[in-house]
Amino acid sequence: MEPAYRRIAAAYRDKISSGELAPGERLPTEHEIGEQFGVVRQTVRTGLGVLVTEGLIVARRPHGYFVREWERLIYRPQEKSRPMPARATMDRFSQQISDEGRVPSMSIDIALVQATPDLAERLRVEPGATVVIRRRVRFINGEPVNINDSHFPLDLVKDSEIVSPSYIPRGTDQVLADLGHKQERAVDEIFVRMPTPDEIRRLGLGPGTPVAVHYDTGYTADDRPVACTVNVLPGDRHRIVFERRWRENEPLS
Amino acid sequence: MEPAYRRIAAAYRDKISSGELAPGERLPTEHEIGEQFGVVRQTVRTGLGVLVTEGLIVARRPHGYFVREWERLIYRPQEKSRPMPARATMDRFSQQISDEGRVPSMSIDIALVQATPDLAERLRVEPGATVVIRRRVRFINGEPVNINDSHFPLDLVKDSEIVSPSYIPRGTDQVLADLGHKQERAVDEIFVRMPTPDEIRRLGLGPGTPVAVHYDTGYTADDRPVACTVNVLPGDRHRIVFERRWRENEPLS
DNA sequence: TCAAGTACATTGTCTAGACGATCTGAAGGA
DNA sequence: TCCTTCAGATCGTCTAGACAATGTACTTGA
Repeated sequence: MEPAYRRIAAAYRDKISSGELAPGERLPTEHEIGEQFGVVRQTVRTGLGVLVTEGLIVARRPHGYFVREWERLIYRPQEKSRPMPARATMDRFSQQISDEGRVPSMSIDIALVQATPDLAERLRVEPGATVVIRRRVRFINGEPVNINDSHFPLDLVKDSEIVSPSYIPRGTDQVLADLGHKQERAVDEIFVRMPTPDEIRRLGLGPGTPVAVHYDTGYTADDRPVACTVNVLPGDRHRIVFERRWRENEPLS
Repeated sequence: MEPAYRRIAAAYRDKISSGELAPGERLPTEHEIGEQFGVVRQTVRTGLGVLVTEGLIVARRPHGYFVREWERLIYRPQEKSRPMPARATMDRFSQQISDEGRVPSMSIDIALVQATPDLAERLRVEPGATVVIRRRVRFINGEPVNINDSHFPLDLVKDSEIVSPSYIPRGTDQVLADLGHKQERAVDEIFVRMPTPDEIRRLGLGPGTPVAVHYDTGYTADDRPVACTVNVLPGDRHRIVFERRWRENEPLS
């Protein structure tokens, strides 16, 4: 026989997936569920805890448990490799959001840090070498939606406006291009994992919310990596989209 | 003061991220940790439970808790839009795996199902319309690594080999092309979420493992969707990679 | 020697109950 | 009327202990 806590989890998972419990709707209290299934409160908690870590429900003390709602922003990595409009006053993300009638905002801070192994490999610097990190958190209507940490080798950007913690309307790619490091090619890598406590704090994530981590490494024409941006996208707030066309004539690698 | 269970979680999270506890290494028993922190076993369990749902450790009864190891396969959606080699005897995935000296295998089953709303929208059929689903689970060395469920509108493929539950070396894209539905363009969408119990079962997932869900919708030259493949990629086993080049002359949409 | 059985360590499930933390809404007072 | 206070509901944390389930390793018997 299946353990009681799993029967409870399965029962409410079904109610949610069948639509009997709609997003935003409230579940019975732990006490009530306990009576119904004939178990003590702790067992109910274990069962509902499963659904919390699955991201299906959230607990709001002292109101109860509620079915979670997911609203996703479209995220297009390919947009990054289009030229910016000449007279842009904000970046693509902010433009899109304000076109939708919502209020974009951003926090920026700059630091010099030692490259972690994953960054050192992508930027082709020594592990522990100093890199400039430009940390941004994007908000919509005051709610954090994603993290964008751009990393640059220190010697490339040390005298440019990239190291000043202010907004750069034309974008850091353009600044790099003006410095003679025009990007021609980029490699995108996407990892899926659970967030770190730091990411949970910065993004205000609830339990059961995985993240996609998008590494965007930009290369110049002579194949030198000049920037690596780490985007942390909460799973409940994003949908990553890109397009492909068939390439008939290309040789197989 | 922070609750005891979170102090325990933080302590072992630090030991793992600092490398003091290496992947595969064993943690002390619940009993030992309880003595060290001066709490009962249940509290230790709550703390270690946090790390389990974060995907950092796994419990193996009756051996104890172990630091989890992540080994990721490279997944390239863009490879899908390259022509297959003429004399291919296996698909791209199997070829790659066997080139690496590992043993690929696959289970296939075919069914007629009613389109769920998300599929109906992508294939532009009525919700509830019948579609052919070609369900595959891929294995490496006998371990499941991902799910690929390809969906086709029934009237397009009803007399073809797509509805037979056998291996098609040239690939279903080629079968569709031979039927006069050659794909020219595809839209990729990636979602991140926790797996369903069904996915956990089919993929043998441990707790704390999120999945990336990759929808690959293929369109013909006259912009009709003819296939939608849903790939479920466990986060601990994949790394999604694609490449971009800058497009100078394209108009902004 | 080899197979079957058994003791043991460890995690898994569950009970019963206590007190804390947080928000709502009602009662009471200015 | 409006603000303050406070009781109550609900989830959060923790204790103490019981028995089950599951591999491992040792013991026992043929």
